Amino acid sequence: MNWIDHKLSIEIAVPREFNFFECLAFLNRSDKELLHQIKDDCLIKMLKIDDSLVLIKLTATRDRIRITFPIKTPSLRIREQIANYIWEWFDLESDLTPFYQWADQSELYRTLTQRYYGLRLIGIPNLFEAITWAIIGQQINLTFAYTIKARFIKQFGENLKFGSDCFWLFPSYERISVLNIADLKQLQFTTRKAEYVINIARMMDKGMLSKTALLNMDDYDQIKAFLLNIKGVGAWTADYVLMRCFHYPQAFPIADIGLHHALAMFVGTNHKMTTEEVLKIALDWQGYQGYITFYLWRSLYN
DNA sequence: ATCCAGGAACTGT
DNA sequence: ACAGTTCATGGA
Repeated sequence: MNWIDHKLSIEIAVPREFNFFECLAFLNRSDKELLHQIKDDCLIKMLKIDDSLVLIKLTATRDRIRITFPIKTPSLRIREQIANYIWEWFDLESDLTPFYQWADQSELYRTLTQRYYGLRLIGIPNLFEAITWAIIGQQINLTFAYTIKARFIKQFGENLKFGSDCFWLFPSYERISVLNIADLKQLQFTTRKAEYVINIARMMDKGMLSKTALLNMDDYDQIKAFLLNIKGVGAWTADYVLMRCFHYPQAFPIADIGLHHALAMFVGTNHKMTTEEVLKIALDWQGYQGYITFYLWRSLYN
């Protein structure tokens, strides 16, 4: 991580293959999003670090991301954690050069990487948020998923009001672990999804599931096997989490219906894709599955 | 109205 | 292992 501390602000040096505004375009895909705010080419988000709430404001300079603090400048220790958070959130550790070189060999893939040049695989660093968001999104359309997510956050998340704006945190697993199924059903979770999410919150509360422990496994297949043992987590969800929370380049939610639609448009077929067809097309995506999936998702929001 | 949506568990074979 | 069924509800 390459960051510069200016005390009242911090800056992060970004790779050449980075475009802040492409990332903003993805983050701006739903107007129901409560976890960040975008206006005038800047991104505002609240974080909770070391038990304190911090509001951060991100803007782009020529080759850096500048982070300022609209409410209160945090300590150096927290500023460093914020820099780490941004580094992870925007997947700045990944080197996109080989991916782009690979794409350049094909006219088809080149159009995709040129159209969204500099888009990074935006992460969901919070493990509970990543799993819960995946479960909410199972088998319902994204618009409805965002509606449920917004209700969930407003009901159980912390907020901070600043001027006319209100900033929200995703609910903590501690808070969700003490809920009843009925508490989530009233937000229109299905009974099963309510069970899954509360169960996962309880697992995390008891220390049976943690990002740290999974990071220590340090292996895609091991983490996936562990996630698959959790009720409510199937192959799609496991790969979704491995992609958005753990940044494994080979993570590939193969059954994703959005991916199928995007891919059908991309290759120009007019029938619904089967998983077998997707697998066949994806044979030469080795190591870039996550990024190609993400870029194809991006192509759905225009 | 009807089909479908960023699936997963369960059941029967 | 694999295919078919059930869950469940808003969006378009």
